[in-house]
Amino acid sequence: MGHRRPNKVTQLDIARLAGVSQSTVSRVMAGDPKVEPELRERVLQAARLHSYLPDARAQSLRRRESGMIGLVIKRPRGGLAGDAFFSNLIGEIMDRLHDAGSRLCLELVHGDENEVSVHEALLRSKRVDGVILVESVVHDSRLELLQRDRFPFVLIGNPMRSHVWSVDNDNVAAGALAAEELIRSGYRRIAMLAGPPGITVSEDRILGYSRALDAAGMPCRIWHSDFGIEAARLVAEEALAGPMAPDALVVLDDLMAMGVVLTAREQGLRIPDDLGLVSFNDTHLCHVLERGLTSVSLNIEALVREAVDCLMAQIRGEGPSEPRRILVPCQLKRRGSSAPLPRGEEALR
Amino acid sequence: MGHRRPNKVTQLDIARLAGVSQSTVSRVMAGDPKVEPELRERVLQAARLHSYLPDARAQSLRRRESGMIGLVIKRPRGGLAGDAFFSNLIGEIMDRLHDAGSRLCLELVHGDENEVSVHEALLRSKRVDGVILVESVVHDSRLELLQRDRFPFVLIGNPMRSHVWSVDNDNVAAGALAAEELIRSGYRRIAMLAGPPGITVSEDRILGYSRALDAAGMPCRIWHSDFGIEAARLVAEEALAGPMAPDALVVLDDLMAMGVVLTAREQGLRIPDDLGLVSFNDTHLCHVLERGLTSVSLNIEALVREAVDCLMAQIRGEGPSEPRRILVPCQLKRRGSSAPLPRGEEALR
DNA sequence: CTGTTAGCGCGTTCAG
DNA sequence: CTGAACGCGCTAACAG
Repeated sequence: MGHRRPNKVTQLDIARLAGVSQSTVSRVMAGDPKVEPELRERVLQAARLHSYLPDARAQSLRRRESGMIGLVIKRPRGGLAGDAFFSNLIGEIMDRLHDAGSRLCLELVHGDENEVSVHEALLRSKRVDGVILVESVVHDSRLELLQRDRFPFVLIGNPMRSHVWSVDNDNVAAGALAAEELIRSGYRRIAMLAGPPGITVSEDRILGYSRALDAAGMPCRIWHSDFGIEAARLVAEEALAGPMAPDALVVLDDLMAMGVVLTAREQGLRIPDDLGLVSFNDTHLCHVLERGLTSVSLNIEALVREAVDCLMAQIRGEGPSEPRRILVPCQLKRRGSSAPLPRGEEALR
Repeated sequence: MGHRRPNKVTQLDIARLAGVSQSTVSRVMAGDPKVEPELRERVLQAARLHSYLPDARAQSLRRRESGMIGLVIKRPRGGLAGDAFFSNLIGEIMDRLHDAGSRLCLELVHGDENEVSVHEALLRSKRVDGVILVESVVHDSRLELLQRDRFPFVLIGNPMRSHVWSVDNDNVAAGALAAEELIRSGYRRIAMLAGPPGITVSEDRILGYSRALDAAGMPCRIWHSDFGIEAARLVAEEALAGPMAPDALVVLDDLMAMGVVLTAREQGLRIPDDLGLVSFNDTHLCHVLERGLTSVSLNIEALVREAVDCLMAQIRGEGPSEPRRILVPCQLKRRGSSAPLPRGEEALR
């Protein structure tokens, strides 16, 4: 046993074996209808016999498209870890892409360090035909680069001032939805546990939260935390201490909400009686809490469907040429963590 | 508006602009040290000016390696959804691969339907240099194909009778570890909630569980369930009904354990008093249960490190030529769900 | 040390 | 309808 590379069989080999020219093989493989049926059969048989398969690299070099699309997820190192939201997203994208006949090249970006180099490695080097970007900071330098180079891409997230194709939840509405649920349930000191400053999802939900509280004549109180269960737990420790601590929290995602749950437990706070909770993403985590965690469902399937369709249209050069921002509606899943308070004073309502 | 494809600038253009030959540009881009510094500078400048970047497809066609490795995950449709284990795995692989200078092509396989076609699309078409396979059924036809074609690959999972490179936890030991924890805690009717029949992780852990129970002179009882929280919940409903229901359960993974927790709640069973619980993967879910969920940690980082190193060695043609099975040790994370029973009879111990 | 030449495997004219 | 010839963009072998 020796040879490193297997199957060095090429189109030319098949051609010889079938007694035709290489271009005929090419035509047969491409399904060209104007090939004599007899020749076609000879070729197909030879191809099958030697289990020939076209070289994807040569193909994409020639026909100038790789049949791959890139997925770039921006998260701090280890930030993907354990977040079911991304499993969902990736799974959904894969299924959708499979139907479109493309494969996926996954890329993780941690900080600002390599965001540009990723853009280069993936796009300018023509490794992929287009890119889906997930999440963004408020001012994302990649967008300008991609735009300048006229590269097919779609952002899953809020493009802010950039005029690009994007698909997003209406996170302002979502933030308001979450806050209103708590207001309606009778909580009085409703704070928000947000993500790191500058993350658009976070900022948008903060905005929605703020508007809802303003409208109800209640004061806003906002804490920022890094992603992840542990970071949130620590910030919650601070937030939930003291006599003026909030009696309800809008939390940026389910994972962080679990951090809050841990702290609440430590401090002997019962949910929802001592602390109301609403979060986002509606992952499996929501079912795990004793009486369930109220969460805003993002409708990932629709999000992905829109994003992939939009990207594919760009790649094919179809569709309206003007970038558009597509909004996918959210939906509140009401569960026990935001149930109406059984306090005496609530009887007045 | 106008041109579809951006940046049609090639090595030849740069060569002309710098007044050198194309191969010199190639050398400079490759970092060849024996190029006159002055020329190098001219080339680099021209390249920067026109933001030139080598075409990855042409490169890999010529130097017969794509710089990409494939990750093929076999799970039923939607089975990736919400499983934090895979987020972890993927994240870890990406980081590791990044260090090795490769990118990742992700592929999901649902049933037997397309497992062969994936093999073709990825490997035979030379889209990737090698493949990491995750999970396998007891007799996996892909392994033979890959082996026959001498394709660089490593299996994360148990290869059973196949003689291939693989990295795996010692799931037999892990299963025993879990069962022994429950035995030690004083439970008497310890059953196992396993995955679908034929999945090697599941079978191995069943084996370990059985051995541990045999050794303790206790009878085995095994239920099979599909993956996911909901499927497990349903099976648990059946398993936990009746007077002879188990008082402790070894569950195949954290997500399924959560299904069990839901059922336990419905039926008014308290954990760990009425029902002991040990599962696998040690994801964030374990911290969410009131007193914590005891779980066997798989040491994903080590798993991935071994797998990637092994694959890279194969691709480079290095390393021992004989396939080896690498085992990564597991570790029990003891938490509240398997805490010793506070029953009267337990005082005897 | 540099330029010239020859392919990598395939798609696509362009004659016949 | 088919085959011969060319080139995608790049690397590698060989001269000079």
